[in-house]
This record gives sequence, structure tokens and C-alpha cells, in this order.
Amino acid sequence: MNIGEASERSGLPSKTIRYYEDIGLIRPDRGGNGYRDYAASDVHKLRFLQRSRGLGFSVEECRQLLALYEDKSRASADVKGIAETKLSEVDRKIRELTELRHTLEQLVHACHGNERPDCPILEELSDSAA
Amino acid sequence: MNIGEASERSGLPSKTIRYYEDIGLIRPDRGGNGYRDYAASDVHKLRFLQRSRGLGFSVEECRQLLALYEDKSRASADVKGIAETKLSEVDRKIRELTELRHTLEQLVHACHGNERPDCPILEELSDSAA
DNA sequence: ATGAACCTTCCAGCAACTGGAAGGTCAACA
DNA sequence: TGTTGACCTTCCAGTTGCTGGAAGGTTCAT
Repeated sequence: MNIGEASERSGLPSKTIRYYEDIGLIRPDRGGNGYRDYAASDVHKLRFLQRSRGLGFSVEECRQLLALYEDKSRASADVKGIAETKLSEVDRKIRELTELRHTLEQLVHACHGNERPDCPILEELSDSAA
Repeated sequence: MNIGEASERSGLPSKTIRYYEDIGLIRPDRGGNGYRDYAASDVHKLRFLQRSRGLGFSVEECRQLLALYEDKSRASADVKGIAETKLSEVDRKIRELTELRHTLEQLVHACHGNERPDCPILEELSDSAA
């Protein structure tokens, strides 16, 4: 498929997809006309990139995460170690988002309809974080 | 407190803290010597920024989130609307991270000790995502 | 065969830092 | 009291991760 369809299916702008090719994250085929030709597996990777970038992983971290799925020759111990590291990062992010969610929910429910003279939620948020 | 201590307490590099001042996210006092002087509430905001940036919110989104806590004059309906929007973003991020967590866990448990000829987890990940 | 809607490369600009130079401040210690 | 070292200051340049636009080639429907 062409880049436009890959863009639509992955949720990434074509510009970003070309950029990801520039920096070596994906390597689509090329048709005789010079157009990029994306396989379904490329779209999978792109969607994966779209989500993991949105979740605050750097491009280099995404490269590592992608490598976990792609690398078929690397020693398993390496893969397992990296996966475990990423796993604990993901857990931390989930915890932090859950705290943020709690805070926002309180804000929606508690601070409505009146002029808050001093909203205590910032305090609470800071206290609840390590 | 000086910027070094604020940095240590918030987990943000001094450079980043000065940058956040440049773009108007925080406004610490200045001592007679020209040094920035951070209050505890500044550190709260910095820690909040540190975490929400790490969770994939843009600086502008962080500015909005901070404003939710700081703004004491804005109409409640606005605050509530913004908070609800952010709440659904946070929920989506939590869902996505939970999926990613599941995937990584499978990778740690299932793909150990052998040369995987073809790891099916990338497929699964892509299928499970909207 | 011509126009719209694609695609290509290249280059410039923006967002969000990050590093380094050049220099001022402060606390301690010979 | 001076001077050393760890702070702090501003400023400017570089990096990352895109993003927009120009200039031009391809495809397809009318």
C-alpha cells in the first residue's frame, strides 16, 4: 500500500512516517515508480510507534521496544532483560497516570460551581507522588 | 531554595527548569544576589511538570493542566470541561499502557530460552489496538 | 490530455530541551 | 584575607523529533 493508506491506518502523518524511515525505524519496499510500498507488518510497527511515542517513550526507547519483537537472533537473556526494564517503566507510567486520573476526577467532582479560594489538589498531587 | 535543590527535589535538570521559566510555566522569586528562589509550591509544580511531560503530554497541555490547579478566577464550567477532556486522554493512555504491559509480560514469559523463529506478539499487539 | 490527487526529495522552521562558554556569588579553609 | 571550588547567572549554539512548503514526478478519471 502507498504511504497515504499507511498513514490513515497507523494514525501517523505521512511526514512522520518518512521521518521514521530516515532514522531507520522502518524499511518499506519501493515500487517501480519509486513510491514506498507498505506491508501490513509495516503498518503494525507504525501503529506501535504511534502509541508508544504518545505514551512518552523516546524514539530510541521505541527502537528498543520494536527490536524486542523483531530481533530473532539476539540472545533471549538480552531480550528478557530489556523487556523487564521496559515493563517496570510501563508500570510506573500506569501508576502515575492513575494518580493523575484520580486528581482530575476530584477536580471535576469537587471544584464545581463555586470560586475555589484555594484548591488543595495540587498539594495532594505533590504529596502522593514519590 | 536555589535552583540546584529545586532540581533535586523535582527530578528536573536545572537547564529544563530555567527553560520552563523562559516559556512562562513558573515564576520563582529572585534573591538580592540575582539567584532564583523557589518556594515549595514551585517544586510541586515542577514535579507535576516532570511527570506529566514523561507521560506524553505536550508542554502546552501541561500548561493547561497546571492552569486547572492555579486558576482561581476562571469559570468553573471551563475548568470542568478541560478537566473532563484531559480525563479521557488519561484514560486512553492508561488503556494503551495496560495493553503494552500485557504484551511485554507475554514477551518476558513466553519467548524465553529459545530462538523464536517468528514471534506472534507484534501481530497480537496490533490486533488488540483500536 | 488535462486536472486533481497522489507521490517524491530537499530544505527550512518549530518544539522542547541540552551543552558549553564566560563570568558573578558564596562558604570554607589556610 | 585571599583563593579554591561549588554554586549561580546569561547567552548562544546544537540535538531531537517532527512539520510545513517548494518543486517536481505519477496515476487515474473525465
